[in-house]
Amino acid sequence: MPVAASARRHARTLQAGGKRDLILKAATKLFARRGFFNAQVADVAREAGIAAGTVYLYFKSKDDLLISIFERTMRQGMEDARQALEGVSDPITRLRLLANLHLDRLGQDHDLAVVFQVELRQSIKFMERFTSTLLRDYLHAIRDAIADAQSAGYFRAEVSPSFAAKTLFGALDEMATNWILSRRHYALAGQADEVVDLFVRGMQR
Amino acid sequence: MPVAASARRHARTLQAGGKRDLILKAATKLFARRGFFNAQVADVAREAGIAAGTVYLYFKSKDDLLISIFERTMRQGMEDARQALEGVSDPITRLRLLANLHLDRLGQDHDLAVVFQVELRQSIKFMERFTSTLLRDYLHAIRDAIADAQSAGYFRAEVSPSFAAKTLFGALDEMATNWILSRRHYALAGQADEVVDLFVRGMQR
Amino acid sequence: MPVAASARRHARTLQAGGKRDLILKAATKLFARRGFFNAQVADVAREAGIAAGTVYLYFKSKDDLLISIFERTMRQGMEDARQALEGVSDPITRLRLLANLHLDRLGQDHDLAVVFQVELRQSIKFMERFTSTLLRDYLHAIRDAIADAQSAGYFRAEVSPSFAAKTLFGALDEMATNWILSRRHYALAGQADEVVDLFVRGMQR
Amino acid sequence: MPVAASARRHARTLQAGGKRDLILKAATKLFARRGFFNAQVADVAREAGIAAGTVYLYFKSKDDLLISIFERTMRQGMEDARQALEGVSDPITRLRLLANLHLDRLGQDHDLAVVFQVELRQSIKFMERFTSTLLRDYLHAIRDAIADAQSAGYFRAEVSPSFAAKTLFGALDEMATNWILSRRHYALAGQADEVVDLFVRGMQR
DNA sequence: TATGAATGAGCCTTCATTCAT
DNA sequence: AATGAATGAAGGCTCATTCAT
Repeated sequence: MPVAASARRHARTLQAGGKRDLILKAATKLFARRGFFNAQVADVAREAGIAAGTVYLYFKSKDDLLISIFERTMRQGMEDARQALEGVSDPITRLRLLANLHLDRLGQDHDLAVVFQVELRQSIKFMERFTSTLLRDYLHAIRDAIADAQSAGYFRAEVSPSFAAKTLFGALDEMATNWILSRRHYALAGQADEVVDLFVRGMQR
Repeated sequence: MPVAASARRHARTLQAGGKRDLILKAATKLFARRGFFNAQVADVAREAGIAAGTVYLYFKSKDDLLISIFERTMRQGMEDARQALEGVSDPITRLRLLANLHLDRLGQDHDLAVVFQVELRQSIKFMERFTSTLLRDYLHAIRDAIADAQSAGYFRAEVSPSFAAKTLFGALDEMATNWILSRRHYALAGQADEVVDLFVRGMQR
Repeated sequence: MPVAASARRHARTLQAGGKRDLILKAATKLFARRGFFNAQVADVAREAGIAAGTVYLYFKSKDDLLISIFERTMRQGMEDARQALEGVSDPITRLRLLANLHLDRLGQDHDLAVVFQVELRQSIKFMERFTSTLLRDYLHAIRDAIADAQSAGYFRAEVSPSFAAKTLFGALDEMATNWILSRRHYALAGQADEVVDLFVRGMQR
Repeated sequence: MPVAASARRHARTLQAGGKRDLILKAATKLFARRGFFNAQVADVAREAGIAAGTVYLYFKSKDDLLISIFERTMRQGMEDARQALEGVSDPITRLRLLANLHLDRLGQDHDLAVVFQVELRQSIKFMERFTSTLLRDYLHAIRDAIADAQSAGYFRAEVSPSFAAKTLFGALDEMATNWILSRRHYALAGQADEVVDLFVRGMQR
């Protein structure tokens, strides 16, 4: 019954999109605070104020919850990025924007940050999914900006743009991980420019 | 089962008191290939050629296996680093050595690298342990070299050494993670110098 | 497995919310016949016609099963006693009623008797729970009747009522234990009056 | 090799009887304090100051430890009783002596009392062994004294001696159980006469 | 859609016992 | 006789998922 199923899913998306989000928010909170393996589906349901079985009306499995958190955030993040970058042609400004958006998003939701920096890296299985999507879209955006900066003569051309992109991403990622593990309270987003500055200097001719 | 028995005796004879190491090696392999949660203690025992219960003569729990892999590697790594850095006074050379040792160690044992880059980051619980030791010792070594380079006038003084250290570590860490997730075969250690080069350029006056 | 399914539904329909009781009955049977330590939770579940996990929806642990058998029986026994004694003022008649109810209850359910006379006395832990409830309520009832009989001049006053109560309880308890260990078939309750007779004679002035 | 085995056992009994007792004493202590099922053979060995495997040179199994505690105590108890009763012809004095010896023995060794009153009653299996020996020898001694008292015209003849014996034993047994569960410190043996007094009064013509 | 009681496979850990030394 | 490291069977409990209502 693909037709019925598709119709159902459509209706669900429209009408009950709110409940899907509700569950995802609850899952984010619990995965962050207890860890993916220790958080039980029943807990997520309770946190969302629904019955355990209801989770399975919206998600295929517990894994699907984690994947959905990731995908929703990524989709939204890429959308934001596309908008923010629209009309910005200077490659270094683009890098700066990307870095700021990245840390800003995580810095605004601690639970989400924990899920991204810790829980999603549970297993090679998730890691690979994580990597093949995050890096394919987000890293490509960074890489392209770097390549542009090289073409424009701002950056040294002898460094591989893809290698450089990983370097930048790694530094930003480390900032995020440090932030969630730190007991001090500071704005994560504030470090985006610092990291980019250091990176740009390293890349300049 | 004379074969198993003979194998067992052989292992025993060779490894002497090294049954702990034998188990740890088996655990590293299985945790890397199946994931910590999916690898069963019984599998680890089988891989090590011993009975399941024997694991518990050497380790308190399954968690303890993971923690022990981490601690043994860290202890050894720090020792190696101390030796390698002995008598090396140039701070940039020190950075280069640290980065090379780091990627070299992981690049030589794929299973170990997977455990370090993926499995150990399962949960905040392990992450914190990981961080409070790895970063306290290893990052401090990086930070000190950076501070020395600043004092010596090689590096700009306005960048916080601790921030810069995180940047460098993040970039190296990302290289390691990319390496284990990559299907291509290349020498991880080969990237250490590239990363350091980029970093040094970024830090120079 | 339509048969199992149908049986399950049947049990459910009949017992209504009485699944707890169903499990308790199964546990009583198995604990009695195999002993608490040798009876497995899975066996209890199978006997009750439910899945192993279901037991844990109703009871915290295997220990909790044993404790619950005890508590349910005690609660019911005390209730029965209260009703039976209502309006009975003669202290010796009260003693006779208590003794008869005690042995009658056990004599009617061999499995329950085994659990009470044998399995519940497994360990100091259970014994203390057993004692602090059984003796505090049941023994007190006996003691009070004895004290009344002393006040009324039926019984010698120089014997401590609490000591006398233990004596009587001990004799009844021994009858119960002998009964469950005996291979002969006889009515346990029939010994209540004999024991009380002997006791009353011993206490009379 | 029954001959060799027998020779070995003989030597063992003579020379190493001390070690057997040592183990039995350790077992009594641990069974009493932790319960038979929670006490581990390794603990018993440690308490006795020997290696775990050594226990099995003296006892067939863990069960055998418990049974041996029982049998050693019973054998000794019956021997003591035989000596004490030698030349005592008055049946009521005999009862008094038996009761005193019984409570005295338990009252002198709290751990032993716990094993007898609690641990030995773990399961029907032990209970039956317990009963078929303790009751066959000890209860018979009581029963015979009672029958003598009846023949001599001290006791009413219409009460079955065997029933009466159980009554007396039950009362004494309850005193012992109460004593081990009590937090107060009092001499258990002191209650023997009180119990016998009450019993004798109940039996008198 | 929603419920939540029920399922049952799965796994860590314990510990009595053995046996090479 | 003694050791104690090794064994491996066994079982309590959890929890993702299903399904009758």
